[in-house]
Amino acid sequence: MINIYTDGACRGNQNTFNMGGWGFVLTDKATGKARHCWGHEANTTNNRMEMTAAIKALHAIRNRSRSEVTVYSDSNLMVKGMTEWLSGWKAKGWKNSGKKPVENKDLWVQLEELSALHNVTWQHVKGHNGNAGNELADQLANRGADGQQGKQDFVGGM
Amino acid sequence: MINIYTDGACRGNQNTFNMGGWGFVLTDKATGKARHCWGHEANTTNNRMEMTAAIKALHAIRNRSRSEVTVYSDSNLMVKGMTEWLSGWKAKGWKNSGKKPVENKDLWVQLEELSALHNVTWQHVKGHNGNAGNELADQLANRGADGQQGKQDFVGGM
RNA sequence: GGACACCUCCUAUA
DNA sequence: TATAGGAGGTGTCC
Repeated sequence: MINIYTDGACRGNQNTFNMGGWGFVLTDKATGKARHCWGHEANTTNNRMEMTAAIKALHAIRNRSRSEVTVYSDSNLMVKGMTEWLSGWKAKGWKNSGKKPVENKDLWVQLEELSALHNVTWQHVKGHNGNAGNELADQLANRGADGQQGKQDFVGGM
Repeated sequence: MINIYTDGACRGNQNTFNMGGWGFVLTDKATGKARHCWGHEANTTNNRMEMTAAIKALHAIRNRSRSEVTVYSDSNLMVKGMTEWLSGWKAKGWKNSGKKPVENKDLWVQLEELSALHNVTWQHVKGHNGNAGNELADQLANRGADGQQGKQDFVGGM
């Protein structure tokens, strides 16, 4: 049983330079160990940061044997995307309900590939609801958005 | 040289009560003056409001001597209608390509009559693309749709 | 099938 | 207030 809390943040807006941050908290019930990572990226969007957080977390366990994984995120977009919309997008050539191209296809594809390696449950949580894991992931993401040097290049297994 | 930006809005849908708004911005290069007007109408459609916005604007200059006028709209329907389809509709007894009656004939007729008084150029602009004139017309139309009292009864020349 | 609009709703971010 | 993203839908034309 692996629990992952993810969060993304993004400072600034539109055409002006902005800075995004992502963070995740990963706890392994079996080993009792936890680890947290964060990073940042320039000129991005809040939604890309939310997705990137999950990609980084899943990437961290890509070499593990197939496990029960639960990803908690306050991004309704990501949770609904992975659980309800993804199959439809692929069937319709990555077009959304308005017949326009789905945004951030590159990240959706990565999420699908990485989540296929385990039995992943996607769970939506309300942001800032006192949930300890979500609060910590939020802090990590903001640490990234603030430009603090994180473990962006984290690639190892646990 | 008169430039006109128009936009329409319509809140709600189908069988329930809805409220539409129209707005235009009219700038006269010669005098350097600008004016903006808006209004609202109940139980209408988005397309009727787009057309109404242009009708109100052209009506405002109906008594002016023949002028060069450019109407900017994000309604592909109205721009194509006035520049490409109108002559065909009249030749075919106001039937569209599907042999069904053209909708909103009353407004198309008004647009044709009013635009015949000047040398009107119809120009399509993408909505919400940072175009200042279009943005302002959008705000005026929404002001109308929100039910704010506008200059619905505007009839005067400039 | 294509195009341009117009909404209703949901979540996050600043 | 605004942007970034998604689901539904209608209004209209070709």
